[in-house]
Amino acid sequence: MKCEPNVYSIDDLIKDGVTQWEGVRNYQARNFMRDRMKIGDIAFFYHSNSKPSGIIGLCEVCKESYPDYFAWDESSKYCDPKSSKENPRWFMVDVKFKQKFRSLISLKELKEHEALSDMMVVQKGSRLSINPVEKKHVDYIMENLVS
DNA sequence: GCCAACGTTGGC
DNA sequence: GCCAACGTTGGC
Repeated sequence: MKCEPNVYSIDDLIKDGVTQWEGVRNYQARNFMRDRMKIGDIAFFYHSNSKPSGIIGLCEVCKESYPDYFAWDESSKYCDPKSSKENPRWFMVDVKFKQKFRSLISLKELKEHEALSDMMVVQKGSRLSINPVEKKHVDYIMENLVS
């Protein structure tokens, strides 16, 4: 799960304990959240558009998808008039803090490992803010890259 | 701040 | 349904 740390960082999540993952406005990312994220699932927390960008820790899904009501809020920057209460277009999950790594695993570092070369987030032009991670990649990262 | 790579919109 | 124009993301 990607987020710009100047918008919402892992330290904010530590402070809050639990947060709503609102504002995803991409259909593919929405589908991953809505259809595949289940309670108890662990996700990498990724700092994007950052110096450097990379995986900073872990969070856990604690509420499965429900309508992102910020889309109905005219005062929200995430407002989308095409989404309605009757027919919600956007969904979000809640996550809770799990772990912060002692040091960030940068995108550059992820790209240096052959074992991770087919991981979605290292692909050229990959912009999805929510994307699934294969078990083999999780295992490799947890075993070799987390300090 | 630049810009490549995407995604979306809307005219036709 | 095509595709040009535009908007956004996010690495660098």
